[in-house]
Amino acid sequence: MSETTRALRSDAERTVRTILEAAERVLSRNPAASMEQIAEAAGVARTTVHRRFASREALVGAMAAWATRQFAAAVEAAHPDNTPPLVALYQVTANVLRVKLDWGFAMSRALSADPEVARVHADVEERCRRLFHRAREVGVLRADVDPEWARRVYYALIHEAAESRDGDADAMATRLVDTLLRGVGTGRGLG
Amino acid sequence: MSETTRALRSDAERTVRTILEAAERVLSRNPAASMEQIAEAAGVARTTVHRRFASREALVGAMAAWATRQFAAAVEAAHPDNTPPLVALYQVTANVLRVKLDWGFAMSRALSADPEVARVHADVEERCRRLFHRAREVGVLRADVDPEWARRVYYALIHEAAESRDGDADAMATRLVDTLLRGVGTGRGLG
DNA sequence: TCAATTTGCATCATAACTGTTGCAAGTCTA
DNA sequence: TAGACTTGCAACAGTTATGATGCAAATTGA
Repeated sequence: MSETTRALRSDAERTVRTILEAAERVLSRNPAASMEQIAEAAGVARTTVHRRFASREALVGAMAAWATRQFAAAVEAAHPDNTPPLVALYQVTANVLRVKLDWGFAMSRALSADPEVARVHADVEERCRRLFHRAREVGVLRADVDPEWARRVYYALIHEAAESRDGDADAMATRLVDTLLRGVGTGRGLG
Repeated sequence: MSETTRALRSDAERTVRTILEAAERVLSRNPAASMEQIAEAAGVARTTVHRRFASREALVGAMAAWATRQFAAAVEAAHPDNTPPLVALYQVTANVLRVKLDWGFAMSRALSADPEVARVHADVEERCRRLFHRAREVGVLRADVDPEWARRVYYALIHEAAESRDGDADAMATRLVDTLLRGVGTGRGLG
């Protein structure tokens, strides 16, 4: 590839990124927003968006693919298979929250569409299951709680924390893991 | 009102209910479904839907209003202000889950739109806050947990439980409250 | 059976969004 | 400066959803 082509492709890729980020901003507030609104938020003409993404579906797909790559990288960076479960839980949580704060809409759309995206998500989910299994084996997680329910609760808490945007990712992760493991009760029954 | 009118109005109201229930079924699966799809699911012509509801917005508004009434009644039935906090928590949870299982979409759209609906939701939220406050005072809830975060977690768990549809409302409520109060951890640290 | 009402059907108008194309103007590199 | 490429603008076609209306048929109670 010539230097010229590379430079020009850089420009194009910058535009693509700008559009993806604008789309995330707009669609996270209103999932039914039009291409026009997305283009306006990106500071480009609607035709430019259509030149870069053949259809609305392709745009959302690209958003999902991009967010999914970040997501997988965030989980990977925490080495969830090679650190003590509790440590991994904190690291994964904080890393994922950082991504989810910026790509909430894209991540919510990541389940359908592209098979490659679905595969990565299934991979991460499986990793999560393994992590929870290890946590249970070392006694961090209760044995009398359905692992699937525990995972669902974990996902729900991550979603809720990202929505609340209360504090930075580390503070949120700390509170989230605390709540996940200890709950919000004292254990004193009726008090 | 004449007997005739009453009988005829009864018919009309039956149709309205049929449409509302069909709309819930259809829109909970696909929020972007068309009026045509809703009409088909209700077994009526699209024009009939338009005759009963001036616009799509009016239909969704009616769904929200209907679900909100059920929601408020579900909370009310548990007498959350006059029973021990832990008991009220169980009762409210089970009752709300029953409504949410049937009117998930309508309840998710209850926040915007109609001011009356918004008021009822604000009322219920305030009731929830009072309940949590009492629970904290009698030592059921930890004093070191932000009450607002606790409430958010509670809402998130209700949402997740309703999504999972794992078991009946009572079983779900039992598990939900257990998770809310004790979490899924053993409290044994790194194990 | 009569009268009121509701429904289905066909049809129409309108609006909005999507996606495409041609062309002039701009940018960046060689 | 020349060339390759990208962008904005304007205009267009096609599709789809929305909402309204007139009329015949069906229902229901009196």
